[in-house]
Amino acid sequence: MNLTLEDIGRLAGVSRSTVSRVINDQDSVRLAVRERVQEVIRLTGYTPNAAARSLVSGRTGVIGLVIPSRVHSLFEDPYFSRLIQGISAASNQAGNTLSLFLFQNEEEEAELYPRVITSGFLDGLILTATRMADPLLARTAVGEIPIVVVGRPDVEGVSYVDVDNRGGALKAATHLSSLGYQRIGLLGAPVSTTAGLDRLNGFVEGLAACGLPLPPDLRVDGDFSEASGYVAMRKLLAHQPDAVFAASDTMALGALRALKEAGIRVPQDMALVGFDGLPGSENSVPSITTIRQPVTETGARAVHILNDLVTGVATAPIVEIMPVELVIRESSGTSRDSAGSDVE
Amino acid sequence: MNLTLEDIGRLAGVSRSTVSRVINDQDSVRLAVRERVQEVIRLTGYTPNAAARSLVSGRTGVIGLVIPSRVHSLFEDPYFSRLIQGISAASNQAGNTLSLFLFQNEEEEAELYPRVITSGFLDGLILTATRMADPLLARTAVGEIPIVVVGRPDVEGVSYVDVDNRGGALKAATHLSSLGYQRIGLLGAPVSTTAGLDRLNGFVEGLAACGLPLPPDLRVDGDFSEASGYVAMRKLLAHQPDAVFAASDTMALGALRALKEAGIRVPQDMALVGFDGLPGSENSVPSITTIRQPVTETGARAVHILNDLVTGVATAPIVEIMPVELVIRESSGTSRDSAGSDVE
DNA sequence: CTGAAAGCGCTAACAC
DNA sequence: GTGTTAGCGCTTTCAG
Repeated sequence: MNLTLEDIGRLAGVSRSTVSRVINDQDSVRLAVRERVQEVIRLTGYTPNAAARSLVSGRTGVIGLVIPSRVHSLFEDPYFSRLIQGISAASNQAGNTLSLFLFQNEEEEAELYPRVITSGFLDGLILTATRMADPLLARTAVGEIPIVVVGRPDVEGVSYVDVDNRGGALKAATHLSSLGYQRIGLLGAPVSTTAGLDRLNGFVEGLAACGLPLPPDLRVDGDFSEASGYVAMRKLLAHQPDAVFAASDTMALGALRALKEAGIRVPQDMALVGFDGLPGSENSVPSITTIRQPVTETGARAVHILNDLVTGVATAPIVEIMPVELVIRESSGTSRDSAGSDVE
Repeated sequence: MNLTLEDIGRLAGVSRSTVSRVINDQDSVRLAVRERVQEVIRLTGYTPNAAARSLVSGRTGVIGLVIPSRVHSLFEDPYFSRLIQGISAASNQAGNTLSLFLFQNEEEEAELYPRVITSGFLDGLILTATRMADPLLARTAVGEIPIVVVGRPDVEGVSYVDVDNRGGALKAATHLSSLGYQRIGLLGAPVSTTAGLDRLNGFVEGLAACGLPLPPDLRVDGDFSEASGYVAMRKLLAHQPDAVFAASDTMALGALRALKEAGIRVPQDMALVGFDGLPGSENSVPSITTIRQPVTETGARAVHILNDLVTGVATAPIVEIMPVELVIRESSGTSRDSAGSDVE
């Protein structure tokens, strides 16, 4: 339709201002007039021109979702999949349009990012999977448009939403300790990520609170992948832990595979706790105890915070830590003392 | 930056028209002037305002990617993951911005879609995973903006890019037949999808060309999922096929699991061919022979066709069928005659 | 080759 | 309550 406000106004016998008022839900329009205008709009299928609208309002209703180059392999990761869905759903509901920026490589990142951030095309930006010393975050300091990071960034003064990685890992440690396990190992996530770092620290803290150490040989780090969990678990086995906390469910799945191969029964011979609570961890045999994080809600919070920033309701930086939850399943379903007997 | 063309012009000592010409790469600007302007633009970091630009040009450079509600579970499907990456990469390269429309449910679809299509915010639309009698496609008939469908739609007059499902399934059939197999079963995809239908028809056609039938009891349909492949394979086993073509690699993986459980060796006791060629099929044990489809390229073609439609270079409907390729791996790595001996 | 001027469709004072 | 008017920042004739 190439209809304009003027056209609708003519059809309804009013001026374009009145039509504009009706469209923007302003109260100062007589009911009869309002209804007449709405009827014309309905009949014609008129939709306001987005460009003209944002030219004058300075807002587009579009928010950008940036996924940096290095995460492409992670794109089919259920975590990202759900995060994107959460962001998309919240964005739809808030009346925003979502633009996706999947940078293929650093050059593309460097070339596109500045334009994206200054063209006025976006009201704000959600940044995911930032790394330590992320160049995107650095460039952002210029402060063009509001930005919300998902996950804790390693710089100050940035709004972000994160899950309680520290608290979750702490829960995992005390849970295993409370079951009577003594040699509790860690299958860590990369400490080059803040999530990995926070989970490590929380875990150590939790152990310490129970009077337990984390000997260096009881910690092997992976990279979130199933394969890395498998490899790390095999290394860990040499040092005979009686329980293991894997910093992601995917790694826990890899660990489980290694344990099966080694003929070690879970949970009878070794307890296992993962992190994330994504689908998959509950369907394994045995099902895996995990720290469930609210991925979809995290995405939604990011959208809402961003909108608050955009509308000026809030002023940066805003930080929100989403709670996590210990979900006890078969892989730690029994206390150390009763280990050896089957789980019902 | 709140700089405008006027500002840049003043700084460079020219009018805003000249600056506009420089930005839009029009030749009619003296070299010296052009360079002076470019220098100012570089120094100030000026970026043209997208809204103003598209208000006058009628174009936004934004293309939409629509993924209907029912596919959410499929979002972490490697197929979609790669398709989106292909579309995103091509879109970045073509200077487009990609907007993602993930509809959560039919209502959202019905509410948002008309607005999306008429707000002038999008230059064009790529539609994925359309179903038979898709309401989106129906609404599209109004013909607001150019649309390209990925996958064969079930209506006429729509531009689309598809892979050669028919030809691929045909190759699978003749491949298995050439190896000497006689009772070749089908683990089909839903015939409520054009891909499932085309793969079925191609397969039957291929068998027929080799003088083989497809008895009804040698065909069980799944829904693309691993679990459905597992279930369907178990049903199929009762009728003792000596080879099976699964209409997707994921289903082939499920079938493989069922075969392992049943103690049936692949390829010694039964040959298996999948479809898609996505990562995962090559890492299974045994690795699975498959029909590889060029997912990334398919996405890229969709973007290019859409841009041709948008710029008027082409006029709808444009149809393009991407070639597929038989990739022979372990699961069919031997001829029927030598079956029973190990594959080297 | 370059500048002046006229809008693109909309919102938001400002009148009436 | 409603209409009039003046731009938002840009592209594009049209002059010169």
